[in-house]
Amino acid sequence: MQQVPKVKVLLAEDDLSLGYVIKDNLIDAGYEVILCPDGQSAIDKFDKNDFGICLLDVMMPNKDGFAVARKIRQLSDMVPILFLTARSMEEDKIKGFQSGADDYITKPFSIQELLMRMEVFLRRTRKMHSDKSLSFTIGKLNFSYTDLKLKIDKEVFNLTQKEADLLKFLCEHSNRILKREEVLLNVWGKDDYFLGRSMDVFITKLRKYFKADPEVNLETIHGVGFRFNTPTTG
Amino acid sequence: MQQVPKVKVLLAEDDLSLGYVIKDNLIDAGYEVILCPDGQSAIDKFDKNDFGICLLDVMMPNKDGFAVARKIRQLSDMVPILFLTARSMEEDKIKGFQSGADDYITKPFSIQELLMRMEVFLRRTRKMHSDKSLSFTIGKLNFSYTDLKLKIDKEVFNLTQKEADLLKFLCEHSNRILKREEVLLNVWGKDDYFLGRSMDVFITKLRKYFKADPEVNLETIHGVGFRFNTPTTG
DNA sequence: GGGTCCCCTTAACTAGTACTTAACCATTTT
DNA sequence: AAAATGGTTAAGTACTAGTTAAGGGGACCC
Repeated sequence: MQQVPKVKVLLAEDDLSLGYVIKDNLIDAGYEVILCPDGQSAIDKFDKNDFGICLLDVMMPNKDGFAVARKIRQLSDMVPILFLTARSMEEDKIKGFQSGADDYITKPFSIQELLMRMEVFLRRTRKMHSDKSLSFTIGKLNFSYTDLKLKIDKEVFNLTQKEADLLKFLCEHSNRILKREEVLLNVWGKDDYFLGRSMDVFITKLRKYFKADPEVNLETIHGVGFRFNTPTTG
Repeated sequence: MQQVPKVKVLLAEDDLSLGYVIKDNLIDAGYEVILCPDGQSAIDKFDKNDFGICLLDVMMPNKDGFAVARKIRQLSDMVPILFLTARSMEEDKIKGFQSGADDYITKPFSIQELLMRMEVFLRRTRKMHSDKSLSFTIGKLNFSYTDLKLKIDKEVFNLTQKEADLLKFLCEHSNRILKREEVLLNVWGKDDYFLGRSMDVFITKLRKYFKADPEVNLETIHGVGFRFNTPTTG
């Protein structure tokens, strides 16, 4: 149906009968939906590398929609947030809470209208999302290119830009043989003897990080290049 | 819909497919856009309306961007003018045409970049889009952008406008890596070596304020930029 | 009109970092 | 065994950023 992975929607709505209606309709429309019955649980579920859009009811027990939005904004300023508000709410109050790309939709709304609003947001952020918040899961390791962080079991390595560039390239081409020349041209932009030796130094550094997960290893193909072996399940 | 009147943009661009793309994106971003396919019609449209900003393609049939700019300058010396130029153009030639608040942006540019540049300009002339009273809580610190005040435990620092602009930007994008270039484009409007050093001076100043709260810190990501680390719990 | 103040930019010096180069050793290939 | 390739560590170097102070332009005031 969709070659692209489904967009994940964080839906926070305390009226569960309404929540399920929205959820089912969004699933029908090809989204993946996580429904939370209150504000706090929405915050707990949130993960910036995971969700494409957040739909937050404004009036909820245990942290209202605005509080949740502020929290989410601290964690990601990219993800679009759409408020679901009751008609009774004054516009000023809502406006005041808007920041950046946020919008709101007044209950009762049609699913069509909701889907349209969501599309507008997603169209706007899809490009950025696809190249701005890159993260990879490599075995037990989690690598966020945008944060320059490589995590394993709570241990965090702060990478330099070059290390991250190299690792990103390896991740994007894992489990196949990469010629030295290929890596150099793509990551350094040119290929000469000294940069080749420089690359070897970086390879050593990356291997130190990978020690933590024996399933992940950077194999040398003598005279040719490397192969970044990673578990392929999942 | 919006209580604040929308900012009107005069967009002169002879490549209509590009013109429509820009127009649609600007409308999405909340602007009102008048698109003109050549220089003369841009001049005709100009005096009839009160525009907040002009975006002029340099190379156009029937009066080029510079000619249009001269004409507009006769009618108003306040309105910001932003040129859209082809990469091939020599910088000197463009610089020569700059006057006062004018700037230029080189094609191809991202809509993000265009919006950022426009924002910087508009902020300079009119007092912000609609932030009546922007304030942030950062750990133990309390920052009121509108009052230019940073408070901690009864101690108050009076910030300058630039300090506040920078801090506001950092607050709005905390806990993620911000490239130097990104900060410069957003806060200063352009990115060159000296402004970069100027930014470093401001960074030093802000860090002095943050000394009061160890939970808040402005981390350097060497060779990349900064990350404004603020507590996210609570 | 000149002086003063304020704030931003530029300069200058210092400190620190990341990448390259070198050196030496290990492994593989011929 | 000799030669080539790659692993590893350390030294070297260019660059980046921190910091403080000196310039310099604009606003305000007398």
